[in-house]
Amino acid sequence: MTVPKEYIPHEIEPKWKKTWDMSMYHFDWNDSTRPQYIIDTPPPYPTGNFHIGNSLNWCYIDFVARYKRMCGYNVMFPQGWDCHGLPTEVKVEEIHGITKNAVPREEFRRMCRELTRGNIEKMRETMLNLGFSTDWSNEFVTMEPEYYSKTQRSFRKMYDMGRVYQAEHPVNWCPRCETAIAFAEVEYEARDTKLNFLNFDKVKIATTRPELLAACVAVAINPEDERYSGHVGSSVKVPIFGHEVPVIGDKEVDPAFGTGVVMICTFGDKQDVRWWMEHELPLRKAIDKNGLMTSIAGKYEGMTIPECKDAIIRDLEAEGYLFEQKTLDQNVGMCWRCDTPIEILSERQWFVKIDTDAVAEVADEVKWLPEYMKVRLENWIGTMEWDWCISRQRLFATPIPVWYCKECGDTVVAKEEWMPIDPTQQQPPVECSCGCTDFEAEEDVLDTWMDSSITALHVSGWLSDHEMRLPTQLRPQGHDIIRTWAFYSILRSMALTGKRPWDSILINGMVLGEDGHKMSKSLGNVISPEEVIKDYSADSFRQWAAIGGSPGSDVMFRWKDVVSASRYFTKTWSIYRFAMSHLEDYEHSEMDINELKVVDRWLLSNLNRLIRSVTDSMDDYQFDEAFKAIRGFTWDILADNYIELIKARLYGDDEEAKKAAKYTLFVTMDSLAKMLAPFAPFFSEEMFSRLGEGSIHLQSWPQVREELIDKDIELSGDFIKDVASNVRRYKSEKGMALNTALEKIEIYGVITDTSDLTGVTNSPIEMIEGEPDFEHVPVNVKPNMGKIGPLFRGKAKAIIDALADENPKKIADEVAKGKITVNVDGELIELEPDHVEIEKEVVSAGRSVDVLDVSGVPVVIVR
RNA sequence: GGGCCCGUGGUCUAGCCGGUUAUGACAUCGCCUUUACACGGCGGGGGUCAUGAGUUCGAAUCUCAUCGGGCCCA
Repeated sequence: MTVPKEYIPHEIEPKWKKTWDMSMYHFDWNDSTRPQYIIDTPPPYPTGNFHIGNSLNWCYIDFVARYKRMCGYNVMFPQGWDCHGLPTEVKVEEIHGITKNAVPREEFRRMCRELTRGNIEKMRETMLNLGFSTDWSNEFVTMEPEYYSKTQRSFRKMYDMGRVYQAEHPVNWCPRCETAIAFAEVEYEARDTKLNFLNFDKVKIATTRPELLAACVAVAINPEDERYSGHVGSSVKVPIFGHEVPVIGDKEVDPAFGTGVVMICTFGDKQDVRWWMEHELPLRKAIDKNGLMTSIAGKYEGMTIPECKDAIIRDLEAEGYLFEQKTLDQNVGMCWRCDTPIEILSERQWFVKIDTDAVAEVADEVKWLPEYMKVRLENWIGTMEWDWCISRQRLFATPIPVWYCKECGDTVVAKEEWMPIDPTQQQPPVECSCGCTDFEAEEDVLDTWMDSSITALHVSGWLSDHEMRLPTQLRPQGHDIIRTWAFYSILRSMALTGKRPWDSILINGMVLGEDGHKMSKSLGNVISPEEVIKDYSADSFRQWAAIGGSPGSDVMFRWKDVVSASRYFTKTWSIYRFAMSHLEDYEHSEMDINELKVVDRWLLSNLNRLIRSVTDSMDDYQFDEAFKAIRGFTWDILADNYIELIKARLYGDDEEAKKAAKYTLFVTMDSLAKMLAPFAPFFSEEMFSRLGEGSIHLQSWPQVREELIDKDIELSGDFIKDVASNVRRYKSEKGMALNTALEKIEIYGVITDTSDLTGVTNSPIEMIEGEPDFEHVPVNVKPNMGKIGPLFRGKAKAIIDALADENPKKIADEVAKGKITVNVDGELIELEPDHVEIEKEVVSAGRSVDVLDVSGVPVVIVR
């Protein structure tokens, strides 16, 4: 049971990682006695690199999972992988030096799966190194048939409800990725652009998109704009292309912008779409799926958008149509993956119907942490205009289980029992209603959010042999994906099960680099969790995650936080080593409170107060508060005071007194280890290995023993501690060694147990009743504003001033008599004794002693 | 242009349903090998709580405005 002098995390952490039986973290599907606590863990994208942002989020989840387990919950902390997506396709092309169309579709998808499996393996390793209590028996991988068949079944179910449909509709289109994307995938960036002023025979218009002239279908003015009264209903000729378009009136047109006349194209922006639908305008497609100009663009056909823009501007200028250009700040919508400006194209796509009211209602039922994050979802809901476009023109994703009859054109949606299915690889097992058996497969695939928006359903047993456990208890996620993952999850859970996906949603912030900016490769401020583990330890990293900030706020990564975390473990290890050296032959059994010394009861009172506050903080997910409280207790109360106070007892001969200290030390170490367990799984396990049986991670969370929380004991203990530290400071100031024996220490007016004080000061202590025979001078009168303020209101200030002018001695005498009278501008005002606090100073009247003031009590030091 | 969050010693931060001396960490300066720990102990310096106005006896705390930063969106 010898405890090594040093705590070496690089030996201890791998040791426990290897020893632990991870099945202790498994959720028990058959247990209905314990309350369930299912976590809807975010499935990370398998890039192969489990980064610091993931790690922060996972630390929060692990703190909760471990804490809830210790509190008796049947916890599921599953791990998923959100595999589908463009980055993997791009990476595969890069690795194999191919383009996705160079190999058969299935072959390409196989390469993607292979790369993803390897990446998942790497990320699992980091997660194990960080000590997460993941339930690997409930792992899910969205690209595997077991999972994506559920995605496909959800598609079918929602199709049957009429909530999934196919239609031609304007969609956001990324010309580079050659795919439709949802609004949630559009990011906006401020850019400078030119506002071009053009002559449109009768009117002058201003546009930022001259390349869309060919797609111009109308010109709009504000009907109240007097400059153009009479124009509505007429038509104008589009420059260069020469087609006639109507002039329409719409109050949405801002007369102050440009010339007050705008051209409506199909489609320049979202507003064009609104006008197009409202005024039932025709459709002119000038841009194709590849971002090239179509045949209606005439001589510009085949040009890219920027090429066409340049060419048209040159031509407009040459022909005298362009008469002015102005620089304009504009926010351009861009593809969040590749930063290419998006276009709005009208395409036949699959959509999910959005029911914003239902989502808003459920968002209200869910507990948001922090609360204000809900507003972000509400704001997003308020701006939804189009349904969710779920088809994507990619390869590595869940196939849309649909065929089209080559004969009659009918759409055949796969039945649930056929799934999983890839329509490009298999034909439907039935013939079309027209009798034809020749089908064309839908080649589009599903938006990845269609996979990940059913994680809550998946982990709670939906479409499995297990009992359905929805709602889950917690969704932890970043605030960057509230509009996507949170929104879609609620939408889908309600549509598919009628139940909310989770009881609570815990939002974590982003991790900022040491320069205060969001960590990104381009800024070069990226730190990997593996680096931190290598240089310090997983537990230190986890401690940074706990105290770096409160959930919801962005957290800066700072090495010095990790350093101070590792110092905390060194310090705690040293305390532990000291404690264990005195507990070698200790057999734990409960002790009667009355057998304990004041100092022991003082520590236990503080310990139980700590347990209470840490428990409250954990229940509120305030990990920073929880850990700071533990840290403060360990360092200030336990190490700097309690241990110093009991040393003499531990090294002395009084066996009863020694036993009380050992009992207290044991209980404290045991509780401390358990409270550290959610945060520092390795360190706490090492501590517990010499304190109890089995893994600490199977122990119960410490219970508050209310009967041990005692205000009076705390005051007595604080006093003893204060005397000790005052004497320590006194010796330090006098240049004495700390173990110098003083002739005597006299304490006046307080009766307490002084045995530990004698030990810690190495001096005899004498308790003397009553006042010392020194001058005990009131030096200051401190008004109690909490009482005086509300009572005297407007006069309060004058009273304070009057008190300050009075002789403190006079006020003190009056306090002793029970009534204070002050003269405030000629008016005599009476105050109660509790309206003031008298600060006294003890002066050693001629005796060759020093007098310390310990919270009002005179302590006399005789050298 | 709208919404949300935030400006507290050099740095990061607690306090923020009002009460007079503003918390802690890191950094900094001075002292100290005392049988757990020098990755330690003891002590010190350093803040007009972004700015301005208001409410109040009293504002870091409440209200409004301004400036600055971040995020989400149009």
